[in-house]
Amino acid sequence: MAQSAPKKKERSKLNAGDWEQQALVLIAEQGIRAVAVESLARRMGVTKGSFYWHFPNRDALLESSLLRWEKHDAANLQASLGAISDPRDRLRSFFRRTGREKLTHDVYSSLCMASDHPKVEPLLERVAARRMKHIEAAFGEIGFDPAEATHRARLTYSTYLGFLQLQRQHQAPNLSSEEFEAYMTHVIATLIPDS
Amino acid sequence: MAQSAPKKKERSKLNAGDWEQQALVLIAEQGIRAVAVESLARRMGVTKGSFYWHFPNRDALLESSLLRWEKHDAANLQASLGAISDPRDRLRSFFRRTGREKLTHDVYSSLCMASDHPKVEPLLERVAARRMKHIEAAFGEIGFDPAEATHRARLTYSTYLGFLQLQRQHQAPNLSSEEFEAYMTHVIATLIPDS
DNA sequence: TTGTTTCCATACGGACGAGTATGGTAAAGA
DNA sequence: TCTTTACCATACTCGTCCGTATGGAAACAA
Repeated sequence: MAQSAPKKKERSKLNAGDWEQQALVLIAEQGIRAVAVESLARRMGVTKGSFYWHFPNRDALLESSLLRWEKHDAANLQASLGAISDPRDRLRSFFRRTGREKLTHDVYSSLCMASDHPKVEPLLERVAARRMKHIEAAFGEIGFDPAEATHRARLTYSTYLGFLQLQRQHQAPNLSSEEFEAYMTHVIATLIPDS
Repeated sequence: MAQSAPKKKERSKLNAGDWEQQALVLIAEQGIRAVAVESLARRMGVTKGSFYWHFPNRDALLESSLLRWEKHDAANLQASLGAISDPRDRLRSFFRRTGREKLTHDVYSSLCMASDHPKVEPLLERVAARRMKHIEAAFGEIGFDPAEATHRARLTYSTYLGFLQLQRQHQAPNLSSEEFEAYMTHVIATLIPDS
C-alpha cells in the first residue's frame, strides 16, 4: 500500500508490514498451514535470518497479520455498508460484497478452515459477531421483532458461510456466471421480504 | 460393531477395520491432521510396527477410513430419509438429523475443515451432491419448478454447512437448548413453504 | 513337534520446519 | 571518517513424523 521513505516498490530493506502482507497472501492462496518462515522468506527473496529479526517467532507473525486483516476488514465493512440507509439495500449489498476485495475475501475463506488454531478461532468469532450484528440491525429496521431478527441474521450469515464452504469444495457457481446471479436472486428473494 | 472369530471386545489381535474406526474417532475429535500413525498406535495400545503390517502407508489408512465413513453415511441418509413420503417432513427430518449419530456427524464437520487435501475434497463433493439431490427432489415434490428447486436445495444445504461452521467457532446454540429449537423453527418456516 | 502365517516391538534413517548463534554489510548519524 | 544501527546470510540444534528393516512371539497347520 503506502511506504515511508523510499516510495519504491522494489526497495532493498523489508519491514514487519511487508512480512505480514505476504503472510496474508500465502494464507489466501494455500491456507494458514502454508505459512512457514523458510518458505515465506524464499518468497520474499531473503532467508529466515531476516524474519527472526522482525519477529520473535512464527506465532507473532500470525498474530500481527491476522490483526492487520481484521482491522482492514472491519473498516471495509463500515465503508461498504455504513452509508446505505435502506436496510434492504444494505442486505443486498452484503451479499454482493462477496466478489469484491478478492484477497481479503480469500483470506477469510482460508481462515474458516482453521477454526481450530487458538489465534484464528477468536478472530472468526469477532468477525462473525460484528457482521451478524449489522445484518440483525438491518432486519430490525425492516420490521422484524428482536428474536426473529436474530434468527434471520444467523440464517443469512450461515448461507454465506455455507457458500464459502461449497466454494472451497468446488461446488459453487462462478461469481460471474448467470447461475450465480440466478442463485443470488433466489437467496435474496427468500431471505429478504419485499416491502 | 461385529467381530469375526473371538467375539470379544478386548481381543488381542487387531485388524484393518479397527484402525479405520479409531482413525475416524481421532478425526472427529481432533481433525484429520491429528491422524498420525505413532499417536494412533499409542491409542490402540500397540506400536507403529503393527500399523505398517495392516496398511502400506498413512494415506492408505485415510482412504479406507474415509470410504468406510462415506458408505456408512450414505446408508444412513437412505435409511433416515428414504422412508418418509411427505417431502416437507423429509426436509424437516433432514434438519433434525444434525443431533443424532454424533460420531458420523463430527467426522463430517472435521472433514469440512480439510477441503484442501486431495482425498477429502472429492469426498466432500460426493457427499454434498448426494444430499443436495435429496433436498432438491423434495422441493420438486412440493411444487418448485426445477431451477427453483436447485437453488432452494443449495440454499438449504448452505445453511446447514454454515451452521457447522458456526458450531466450530463456538457461535452456534447448543443442540438441546431452547434457542436452538427456536432457530430451527425459524429456519424451517423460512425455507419450507407451508402448504 | 515343527514349520508357517499373522501380528507386533524395536531400532534406525531421512525429510521438514522451528528456533538459535553468530558473523557480515550497507546506510545513517556523530 | 568512524561507529552504530538495521537488516540479512549461514550454519547449526532440536523435535516431530513418515517409512523401513528386522527380529520375536503367538496361533495354527502339517
